[in-house]
Amino acid sequence: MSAPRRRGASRVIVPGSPADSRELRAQGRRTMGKLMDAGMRVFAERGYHAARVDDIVHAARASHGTFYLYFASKEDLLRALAVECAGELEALAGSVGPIGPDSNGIDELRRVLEQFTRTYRRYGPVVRAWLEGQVDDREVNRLGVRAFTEIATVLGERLRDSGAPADPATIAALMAMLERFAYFHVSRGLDAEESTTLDTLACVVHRGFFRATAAA
Amino acid sequence: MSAPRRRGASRVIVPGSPADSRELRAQGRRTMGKLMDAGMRVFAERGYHAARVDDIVHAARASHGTFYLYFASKEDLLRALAVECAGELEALAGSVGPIGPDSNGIDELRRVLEQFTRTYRRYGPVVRAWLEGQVDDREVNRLGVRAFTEIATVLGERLRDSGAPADPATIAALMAMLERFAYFHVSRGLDAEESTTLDTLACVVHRGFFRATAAA
Amino acid sequence: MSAPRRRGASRVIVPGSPADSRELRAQGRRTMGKLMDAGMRVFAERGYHAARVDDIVHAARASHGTFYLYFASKEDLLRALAVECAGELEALAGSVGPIGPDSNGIDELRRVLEQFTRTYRRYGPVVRAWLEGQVDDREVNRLGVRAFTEIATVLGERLRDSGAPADPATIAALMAMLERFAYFHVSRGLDAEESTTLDTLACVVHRGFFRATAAA
Amino acid sequence: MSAPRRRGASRVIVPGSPADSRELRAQGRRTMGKLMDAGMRVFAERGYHAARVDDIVHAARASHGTFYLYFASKEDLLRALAVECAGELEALAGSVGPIGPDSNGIDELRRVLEQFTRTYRRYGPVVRAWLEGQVDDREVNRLGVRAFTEIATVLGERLRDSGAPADPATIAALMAMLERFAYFHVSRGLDAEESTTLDTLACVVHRGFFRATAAA
DNA sequence: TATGAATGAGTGTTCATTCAT
DNA sequence: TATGAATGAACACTCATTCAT
Repeated sequence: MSAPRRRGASRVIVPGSPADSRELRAQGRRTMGKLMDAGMRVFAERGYHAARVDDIVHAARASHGTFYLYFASKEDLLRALAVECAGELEALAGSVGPIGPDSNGIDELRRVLEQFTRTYRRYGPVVRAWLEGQVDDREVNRLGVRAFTEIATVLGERLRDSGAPADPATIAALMAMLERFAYFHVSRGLDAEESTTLDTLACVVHRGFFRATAAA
Repeated sequence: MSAPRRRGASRVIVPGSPADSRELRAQGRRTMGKLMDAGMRVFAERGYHAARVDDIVHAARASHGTFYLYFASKEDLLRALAVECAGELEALAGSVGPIGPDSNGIDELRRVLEQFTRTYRRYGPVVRAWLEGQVDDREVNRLGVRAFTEIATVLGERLRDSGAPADPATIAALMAMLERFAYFHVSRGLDAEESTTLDTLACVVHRGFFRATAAA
Repeated sequence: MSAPRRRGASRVIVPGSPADSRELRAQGRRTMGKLMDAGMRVFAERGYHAARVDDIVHAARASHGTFYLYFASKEDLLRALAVECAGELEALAGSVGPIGPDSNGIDELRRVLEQFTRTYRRYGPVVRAWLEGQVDDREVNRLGVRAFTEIATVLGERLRDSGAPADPATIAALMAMLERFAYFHVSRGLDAEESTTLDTLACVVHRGFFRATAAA
Repeated sequence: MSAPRRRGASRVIVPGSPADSRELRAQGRRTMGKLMDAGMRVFAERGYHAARVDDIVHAARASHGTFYLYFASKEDLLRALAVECAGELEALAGSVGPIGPDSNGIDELRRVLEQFTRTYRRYGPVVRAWLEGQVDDREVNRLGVRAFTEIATVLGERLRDSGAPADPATIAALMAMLERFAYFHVSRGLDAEESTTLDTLACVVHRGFFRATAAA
């Protein structure tokens, strides 16, 4: 009587649904938050596939049962995190300003890089799950594709607005670099040197698009 | 994951040793090749963690027993593949020629990108296992770090030889882009457009380092 | 890694399919038989729902893993047993001869009762699962409905052939009695007195339909 | 199934004692009634074993905590229902009048069948739990055996009083038919046709015992 | 009296690995 | 050299029961 799927249809309250179906009180919301934090941490440490629910509840100082009170499965937790992450990325996409050939353009590029890295610090595993395409859940993947497409599109527009030759393939390469840069920084814990590295990188990228002369 | 490695038993033939310790006859070599090919394919489809030995032996039209005749574990198969992959990458590192500010530099960059992508097409999952750092095996990781360091070092040298400002962080970003570019191309199956994309990318990168004007 | 549903479609051999998909050798068939026997025993003792897979493999002196090599789930084992049971019942239905108002009719009724009880001794839990309608599996239920309908139909025909007033409701009552009679006998282990009880019951039923005078 | 029954603690109010040990106010009685009704419904739908406390409290629009305020366990709820059911059945046993070979005998048989079916409509799952012997609780089982024995005994007496050959085995078969008849009717929702079916059945049974000719 | 949150033992299922043939 | 069968530790998920409010 354990793992079988839910049977009849007479059930109305389905435990384990974060975004919908249940009003949570203050305590409930707090617990759910604890679990999401812990999930993020464990996914980051072990990777999504290798992470065990047991690790997560242990990190959250909660019990197995509690986990399933808020999430239907490990995948469902990933989905909840993906929703949050997509939200942040779309906010970032919406905030991208003009990227011109002058030093203001470098600054804006740097700001985007920095903000992306910040999001990555928290949601890295979600982003990687998206890019590696190794999670089954349809909705998770759809969220990722949309968020990434949005940022890529807006960056391309801003660059082309300023006359840079930003065809799709180049933009894809830019996005790739963005992600891997963030990944390395976060995973190696290079927070201290982040600032100068961001400077350099923004500069190189800017030069790649605008062939301008800039200080290294 | 459970039973202890049977090493150094009194039998003469120790099963599960890929590259070393056993002379294989023609048939044996063929079977081992089948398994490695199948492993690569399954790792690519499912990812290393999600891949089951059963999937691999099925893809290779072999049996469970046979698998363990050639590899001590799933990890051992990864190790064998990592050895091959590291070999190719080090060969690539050894072959990198001068990368100057002129169009010859672009060509050489393009050649490296192309060759890296070719290797990635076969060994992608190995490379990702390295970069994600989610495999426990020490030797596997050491191989990866060495291969990548070697390429990064040589690229840095060639660029600096030509006066480009190639500090470590920038080179890391370049490597990152290299890997993600290859990943996207291989995973999306964009082989048709690969050629022009390589042109563009080589060009942008070159410009990033040399601020030169170049044809798209 | 553990309970998740099968993912990709690249899998061909699905372990755990009794009736189809795999050729079993002698040893495999023996093991599968052991598991089905044990399943039957445990279902009988504990009831289908309360029966744990662990009980079954323990009774069969097999391991957990072995069970899932032959059956996809506990429900799948029930399905396999249901197929066997339906086969026996349909054979019984096919063998029902004329049931006339004379003592030959009593004999034939008695034979049917006896044979049904014999089948019930082995497959009781399956039959009860059918009648209680508390198993989800569609196919299991379909098999049961068909087998029961067949016997009921043929009994009704034979009785009406001899002029007995066998309307559907009465036949349903007869089937009900048949099942419960078998259930009590088997569950109470009243094998010793079975013979005389069968005599009496066949007699009473016969009289119910033919109002004939018969010895008690 | 896990935590020990908290009995005889120093508190005055011992939660989880249905029929005894606590005076309930109007509201309390109402809540307890809601839970018993809901329990009956859910047991009927899913069967005792598959029924979850969660289903019951949801059907009763109450909370988990409330349930355990009135019942010590799921089994305790079944016990409470069994007490009610046994009461009704014993009342039925007490009301059985003479069953003679004439049409009055048929009428009385019909009345018993009808009343039994009525009780079954509400308490079916309890009755089945008794007959299947798959509930551990001693008291529950004792109640069932007593109620059934009582009815069987009184029916046997009434029949023998009128000269019918009602030996124990035949009476057992009669009881079996009684139960299954009620089960089918209730579970298939055949309320509309119940009346005529009762007529027919009473008639056939009567004939089985008295070999008389009667109108259908 | 009532509630929703928390708990954790129990159970089904998977899959890397070993073994007998 | 190859195979299919067997194993069991590991893990996801459930649900009766308790607790704090």
